[in-house]
Amino acid sequence: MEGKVTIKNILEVEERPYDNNKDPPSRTEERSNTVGSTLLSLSLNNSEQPHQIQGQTLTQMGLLRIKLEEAKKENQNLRAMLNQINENYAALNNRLLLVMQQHQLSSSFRKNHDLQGNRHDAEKSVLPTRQFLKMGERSPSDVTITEGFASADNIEKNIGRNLAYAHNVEGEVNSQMTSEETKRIEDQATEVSCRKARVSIRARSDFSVMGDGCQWRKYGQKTAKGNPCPRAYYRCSMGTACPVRKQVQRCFKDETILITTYEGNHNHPLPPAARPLASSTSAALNMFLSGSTTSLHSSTLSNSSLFSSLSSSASTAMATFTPSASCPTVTLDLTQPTNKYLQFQKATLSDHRQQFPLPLNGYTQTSSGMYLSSMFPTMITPEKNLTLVDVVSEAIAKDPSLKAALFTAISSLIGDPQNINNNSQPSKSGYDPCSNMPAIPPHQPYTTQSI
DNA sequence: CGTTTTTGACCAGCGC
DNA sequence: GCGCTGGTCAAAAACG
Repeated sequence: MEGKVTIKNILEVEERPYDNNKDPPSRTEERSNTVGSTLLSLSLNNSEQPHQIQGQTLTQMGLLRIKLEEAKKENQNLRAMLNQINENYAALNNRLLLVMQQHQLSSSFRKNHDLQGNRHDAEKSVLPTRQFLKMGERSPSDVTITEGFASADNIEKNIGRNLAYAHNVEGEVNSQMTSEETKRIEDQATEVSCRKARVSIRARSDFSVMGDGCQWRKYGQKTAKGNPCPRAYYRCSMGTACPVRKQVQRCFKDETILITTYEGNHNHPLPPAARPLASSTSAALNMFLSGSTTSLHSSTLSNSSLFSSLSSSASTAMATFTPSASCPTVTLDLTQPTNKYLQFQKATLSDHRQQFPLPLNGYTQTSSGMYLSSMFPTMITPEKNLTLVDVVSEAIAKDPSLKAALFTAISSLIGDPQNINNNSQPSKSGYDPCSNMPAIPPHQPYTTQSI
């Protein structure tokens, strides 16, 4: 006879007043009531001493419950630590961006100052703050005062110049400007500068989009000249009137390469998974806008900390700066085969719901069960001997930013167990709730329907 | 029914 | 001024 003990049975046993024939429930066993009536069947082969075996099982179950409780407490502590680390990281990142921005604007001012000499000194000294209004808000008199103001470049120069002036270059806020005015100028400088420059990421992917933790709404699609693959236009839908936009397009020469171009800065809080990428794009934009843009022309950046948080491959990927009169672009190329470049996982996921299972936080579960931020695409490496663990370990060791991002990823996962469940469920309306992209099968050709 | 995608039309910038 | 191109808009369609 094969006896079966379930948790339900255990609870019934424990709830009964024990008699002399049975061992009294230990303290650990008394805790077992919290488990509930989940049916956890345990097969017992020994039927001769069911009570004794039942008692041993109860003890084991109690010990397991204690361990479970301890693990829960440890998880809570770790979660709190990770949240703290994440907050510190975000705060430091924001501060870095602010400092870089101020440095850029100061450089811009000095450059203008050197070039234009004292001619603008008098002008700068009397520039009204209304000059910093957006193009649509400015008055004809402003155009006269600022000698043109016809192009966005001029707007940027003027904003930069006046922001530097507001900070009096050395950082002292001009006493004649109120803090509100200064803040407004800074906001406008950020808006204008970040609206112009772009960060482009080239990565190999069989999928039509690169999950990045943000929510995107598609607002257009065009077939660009010279590339039969259509270009899709998305805008961030996480915040109201968020200026961030992105373009997604296949490379004409190699359709396995997905080119994602980001433009702008988010004006709303970002989910943890989106922060590293957003910070990196902002940093790239700020780097471009810094006074060193000339020296970056056609140069290659490697191991740049600015890009380190883009992905673990950033330490080896090529980041190039492509200046352009209308829209300078910083390109991060993750497709080069010369290093341990990380590529989007191919073929291993047959169900598209596994490819876009990221409803809230943008984390991807790899085939090995490991969760990674979707901005750290599931990795495969050209070197056969190099395992995923090796790559990740090396990347973590090299890159503190990646470390922080992984902390964020793990923190989010622990913090919201529902995410795990959500991963296995199809999203509403067949769209990827993380990226708001259609949840298409992995190998669907890149057509106008697929993006 | 609400949300998102699709897609043709429209607009602005640029080169000739 | 004209045409081309990239980017955006907005009404209709699709989706669950």
